[in-house]
Amino acid sequence: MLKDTNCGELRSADSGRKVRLAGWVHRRRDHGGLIFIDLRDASGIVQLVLNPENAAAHAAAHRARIEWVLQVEGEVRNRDAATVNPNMATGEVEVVPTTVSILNEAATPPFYINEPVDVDENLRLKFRYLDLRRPEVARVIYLRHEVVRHIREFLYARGFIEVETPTLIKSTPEGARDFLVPSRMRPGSFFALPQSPQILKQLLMYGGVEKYFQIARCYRDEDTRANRVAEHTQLDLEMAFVDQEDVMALIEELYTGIAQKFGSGSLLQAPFPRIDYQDAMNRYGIDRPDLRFGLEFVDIAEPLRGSGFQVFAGALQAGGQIKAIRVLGRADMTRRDIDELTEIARSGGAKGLAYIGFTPGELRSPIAKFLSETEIASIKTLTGAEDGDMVFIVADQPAVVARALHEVRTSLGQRLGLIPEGVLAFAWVTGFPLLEWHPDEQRWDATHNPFCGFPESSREHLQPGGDPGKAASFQYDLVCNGAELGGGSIRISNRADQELVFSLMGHSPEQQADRFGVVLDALEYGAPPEGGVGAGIDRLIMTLAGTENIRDVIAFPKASSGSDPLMGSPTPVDAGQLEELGLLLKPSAPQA
RNA sequence: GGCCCCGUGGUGUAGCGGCCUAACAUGCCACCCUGUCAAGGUGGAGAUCGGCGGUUCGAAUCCGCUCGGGGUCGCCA
Repeated sequence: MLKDTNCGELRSADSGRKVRLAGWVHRRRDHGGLIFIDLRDASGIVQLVLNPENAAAHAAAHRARIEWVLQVEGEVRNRDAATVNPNMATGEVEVVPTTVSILNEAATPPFYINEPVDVDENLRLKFRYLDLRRPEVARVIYLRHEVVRHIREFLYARGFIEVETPTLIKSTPEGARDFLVPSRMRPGSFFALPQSPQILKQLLMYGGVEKYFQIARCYRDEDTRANRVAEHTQLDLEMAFVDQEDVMALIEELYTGIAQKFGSGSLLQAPFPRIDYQDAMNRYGIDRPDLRFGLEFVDIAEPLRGSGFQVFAGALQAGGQIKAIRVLGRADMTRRDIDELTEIARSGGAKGLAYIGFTPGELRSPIAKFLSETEIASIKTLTGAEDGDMVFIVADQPAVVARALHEVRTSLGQRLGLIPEGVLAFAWVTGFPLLEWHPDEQRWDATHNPFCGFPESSREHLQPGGDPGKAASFQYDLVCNGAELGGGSIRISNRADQELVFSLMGHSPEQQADRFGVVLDALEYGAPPEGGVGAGIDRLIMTLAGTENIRDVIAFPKASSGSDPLMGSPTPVDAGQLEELGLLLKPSAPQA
């Protein structure tokens, strides 16, 4: 090895040790006589001190520039009390080199490596190998490694085996758009990259593997978002002979351990609270509520049923709802805040955002004049508002109220500073309906995935004449701080039930055989009761690292535009490759 | 596909019709400097303002198109 010691690990106790270090020049302070070099390697940074008395080493240090690669042999010594740097992990010591070898010179980097300045992201991605040298970037990549390692060790210890599944699989038109890979052996046919190993892991269960997991790459050819990229990684896990509680208990133990070991803050609640889906929708308007703050919805429809205020009465007559959020002590909120919140409510689909500020004396509310004193008093009582509080109200169809008021709640949480730093608010959401009606396509669709099981008590709803929307499911979602971190279910384990669900979803027997024939056939040969989860690794790391951008937790991410500034992909390919694949490009497509 | 925002020396920003033959910080280069840790000091090099076209006596600054990037809705679990 060119080094026998890591820079970042040197401490006072190492004083007197002869060490060999190698790393990059993080910073250089050349006093002409004395030269200080901060030498950085993967472990951290340590200060070198070069004295003119050692002419060769001093000359090399004088010549060295930022990001040059050095090898140093020297002695560790304690710094004088006056020169100790308490801001550095290695600040009590420094290394006095006897030799300094320049292993490589370096061009001036296109952006700062030694300062956490916001640099144009495209430039960072283009020079990702330099970006990764930045300690704050590297930190997250190391965190990710440690978390995945923890997951593996946790599951190995509980008898899980890690099985790889193919990344060239069969395309199905369900769900997200597939990435396609043309087949050379069978021109005109395509593989798809998996959106998840769902079917394969079920087949593993049918194959007698009782405890499987995989850190699996998943692909979806859809537009990106801050927390969504074309390829992401999930902890894919499946177990045989379990019920819902078994899977949830296992995952909860795993995530509790991760939060305690790697979370920068505290777990809000453990064991994780459980929220019924309908309850979550009622109280937060979303199935992945952020439980770090309150501002729950209150249903205030009842006393307004016969109201003279048409906006309220009309909404109720049309089968809608009226819900409110009470904001403690903010009746004096600025006009600007209110306007912005109104705009947010509108973007969520609401026609407007009503409010009543319970200011002492006269109410602060453009709608108060349309409401009776009794109605206002009822709103006050139901919301628990007191003088000085503000109440926001949305009246509309349930889906609109949920969405608009959720956006308002989230914005209020942010703008009022109600979201505590470093808190991890995990929760389970259960009790999802099995199916939901898709008006556009005029058919039922699975809320989670079509293999999700259902309790016997729901069977009647799935029979002819029943209301499939009432069927319960064995689905569970893990949420944290308003993000869905994972979800899973106990699967259907017999052919008849699976066919029943597919049929309700509008798949003909032919379509079922074509798309899911393997699963249906396999279910006939003694499938065990089984279930599992798919849990997003990227989002988990985002939550732990406290970053808003999924690219921060991926070593070599694609840009938001879906391209890769580092490698320059995607690119056209040459005519010979296309020929082999039996592909012909449309004239409008750029040619290689 | 729609909407919003951004694009000025290596980097981050300022300038938003003539005072800009473009400013500031930092980085870079040279010299001085033995205790700094965002070292300090002196001097120097470095951008025609993403691209194209237009308006104007005059454009980094206004308009149109276009390219690149970011966010968001649609889409997506």
